Amino acid sequence: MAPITLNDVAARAGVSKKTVSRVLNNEPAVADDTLDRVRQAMADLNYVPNIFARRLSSGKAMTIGVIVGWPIFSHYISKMIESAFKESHRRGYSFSLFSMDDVGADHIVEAYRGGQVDGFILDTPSSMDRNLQKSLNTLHVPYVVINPNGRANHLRASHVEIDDEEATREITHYLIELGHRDFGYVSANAQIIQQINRLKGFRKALHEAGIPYRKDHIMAEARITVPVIGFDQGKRLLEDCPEITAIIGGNDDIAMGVIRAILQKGLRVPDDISVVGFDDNYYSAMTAPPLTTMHQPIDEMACHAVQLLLQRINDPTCKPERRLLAVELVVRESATSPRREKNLR
Amino acid sequence: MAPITLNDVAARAGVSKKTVSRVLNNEPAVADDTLDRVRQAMADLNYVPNIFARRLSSGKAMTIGVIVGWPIFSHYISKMIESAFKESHRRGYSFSLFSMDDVGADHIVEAYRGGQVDGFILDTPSSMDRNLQKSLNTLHVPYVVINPNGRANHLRASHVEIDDEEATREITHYLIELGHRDFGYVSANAQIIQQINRLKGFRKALHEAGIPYRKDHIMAEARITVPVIGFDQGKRLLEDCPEITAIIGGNDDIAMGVIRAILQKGLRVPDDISVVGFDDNYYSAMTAPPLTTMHQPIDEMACHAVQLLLQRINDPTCKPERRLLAVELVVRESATSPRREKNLR
DNA sequence: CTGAAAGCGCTTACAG
DNA sequence: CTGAAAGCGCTTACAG
Repeated sequence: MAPITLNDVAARAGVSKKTVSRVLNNEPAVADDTLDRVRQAMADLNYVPNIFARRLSSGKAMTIGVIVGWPIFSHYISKMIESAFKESHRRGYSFSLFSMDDVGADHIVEAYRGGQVDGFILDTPSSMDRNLQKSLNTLHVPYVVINPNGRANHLRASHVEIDDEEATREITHYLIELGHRDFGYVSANAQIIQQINRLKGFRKALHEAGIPYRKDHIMAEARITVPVIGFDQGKRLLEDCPEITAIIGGNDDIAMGVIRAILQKGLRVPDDISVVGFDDNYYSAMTAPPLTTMHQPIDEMACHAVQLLLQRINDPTCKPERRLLAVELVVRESATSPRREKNLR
Repeated sequence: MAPITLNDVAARAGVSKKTVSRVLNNEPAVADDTLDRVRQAMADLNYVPNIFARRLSSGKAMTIGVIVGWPIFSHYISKMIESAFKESHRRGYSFSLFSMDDVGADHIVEAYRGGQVDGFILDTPSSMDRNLQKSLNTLHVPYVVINPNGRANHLRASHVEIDDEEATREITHYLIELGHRDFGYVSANAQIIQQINRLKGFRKALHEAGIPYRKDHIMAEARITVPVIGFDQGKRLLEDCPEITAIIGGNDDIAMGVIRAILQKGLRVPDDISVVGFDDNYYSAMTAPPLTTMHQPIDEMACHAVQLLLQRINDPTCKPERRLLAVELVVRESATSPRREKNLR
């Protein structure tokens, strides 16, 4: 069954290929009755244009690449994917996934040079890759960065971000207001820029309140983020630092593991120890107890990223833009005031 | 900067286009020194083949389509995506995501007819769509089904599945052995075939143990699955049926919500009420308490699906195959024996 | 408002 | 082992 081509449509409608192409692309200069005839022919023949032919001849991939870290099934990443996927489709673009764990900077740049994609959206950790950064800039590849690691590295790119430092300063401040003075902190992957900035915000809040920063209360390793890291590090914190009344997790997954560690030790959350997270993910309202956390609008961020990228693809001269989105403290049940008699436990 | 083409490589290596094409495609009949020269020329020029040109001229999309339900950030789906993504790349294929919520059966069939994909992997709910099913079969589109809703609907397709009914029979049996007699059941989306089969397995186990099936203890609505459904339905169950000592969730997300409902009512898990889930997801070891559940190997299932699909794409005459994968009961801490004095609570 | 020609960068089918 | 020709199904650039 040979596929129906634009030629077949042209023949049936009694017009040239170019005219069919015009109606396909919604170009204005077509007479109404011609338009009708072509549309009728398309419908009769059940015509579907060949996407590869279009892309080859037009030189446009009509595809954006999204470079993600693993595991994609972490809530943060899969939510970003969903949002970017939907937004790009809404705007007539396809969507292609890349993982630097799988393929490396070279392969990604090749995807662009081979015409597979028109541009990229980077998030950490890909935005931190020096090689990728360099190649992208050298080749003038359009791209936008979500949560950039230092604007200087991505001068030509647009940015979408939240203020991680300020956000964590705020949630720490919230705990301080509640009366906490002895904090533990469990970072997610400590190489990631967001995590570094969040830790900074924590220190800042401490500093502002005149509370000494204790390095031995900070757990910050460079490991892939999964809830069990929060569990392991939380356990260590509880053993090493019994005076702690509140623990801040670098994200919700970590916080969930920390809660597990506390509960397993026979202590209660928040009665004995308060815990807060960051992100406000799919499960955060359903943890036991429900998590007090900082909402990061990752879905909106991905939407903005797609829009900014398309802007740059369609007008390479347009100026890079920076969009800073607001976060929001979501108070649930995992944090409360510390008990008076700390040492009861 | 015009892209380097196969023509440029041929010119520099002093051979014909066809020969360059041969080395590109690893065809055997090339002399060693020719091979070297061509490779050298490719390297010198930093040549990247144009993927659309290849696909247009070869007539192969080298792409598989994966049709998923929303939300993709549910653990089950995002894990399937990750696994299918990796496996298809490993085999030299691209990977394209489709969502029937977004686009409908027509669009999906068009993607095939337009040459964008060589075949599809369906999971529920897409495998339940009659229109899609019919079109796929009429056009002889290669596809494979994960967890099919009745084999008869997909006679030409290969299948990858687990035995949901038997698995839930087993986990119910486990609870019965523990001493439970009064069960509650909260289904996830009750239209999904897996959920229907799980409920069947539950009834079967009850029947085998001579325990009456009580319809009023079953919560099974047709709604999208999110943890908060488990919470809402769990609450109703607790109010309406105080004699219940164990609740089975249609999946882990639901179970998580059920636990939340129990805890919020001031009861304990598992001391007052046992809860079990299904899937064994990313967070199940970190819930409070950690969830006893049935492990579904969705990552392996996706791998098998890719393999079976590629088999069919490359040899349309090959027979449909059925692969049944094993599940495994994962005993953690959310289920235990019921207390003697039920009404103490 | 419409069309004829050339071309996008590859592969196919055939020949030698 | 290698190549010349034709073609995949569109769009571009130009002309009228």
